[in-house]
Amino acid sequence: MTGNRFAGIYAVVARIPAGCVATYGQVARHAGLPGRARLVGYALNALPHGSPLPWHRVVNAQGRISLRSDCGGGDELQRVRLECEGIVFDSHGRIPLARFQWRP
DNA sequence: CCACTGACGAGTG
DNA sequence: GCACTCGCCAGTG
Repeated sequence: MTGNRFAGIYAVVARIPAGCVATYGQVARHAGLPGRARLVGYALNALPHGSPLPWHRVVNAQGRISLRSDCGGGDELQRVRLECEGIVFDSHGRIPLARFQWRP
């Protein structure tokens, strides 16, 4: 299945447990796409609103929420959803990956 | 077909 | 910690 690259990405994202976060590179690696972190971002960006995937659990390697091209306040929504699952942000607005990063 | 852009990562200074 | 560069792939004009 060379054409369906996003399927692996979606599968991994759906696999992230609540209360944990994963980085784009991490998701890409587990999806069989090492180094293709951009593809993960693109795949999530292509997700429709109301998708069953916990896209809010995916953050960048710095533990920060990446802004999307489309929604203003989209980062706020992500932060609220994460805090709802028990994720906490530090004074710098970042997530302590050492504590909340998903480790399979 | 070519150029630019985009939810990124890692390395360098 | 910040700014810049390169690599990587897909979508759009």
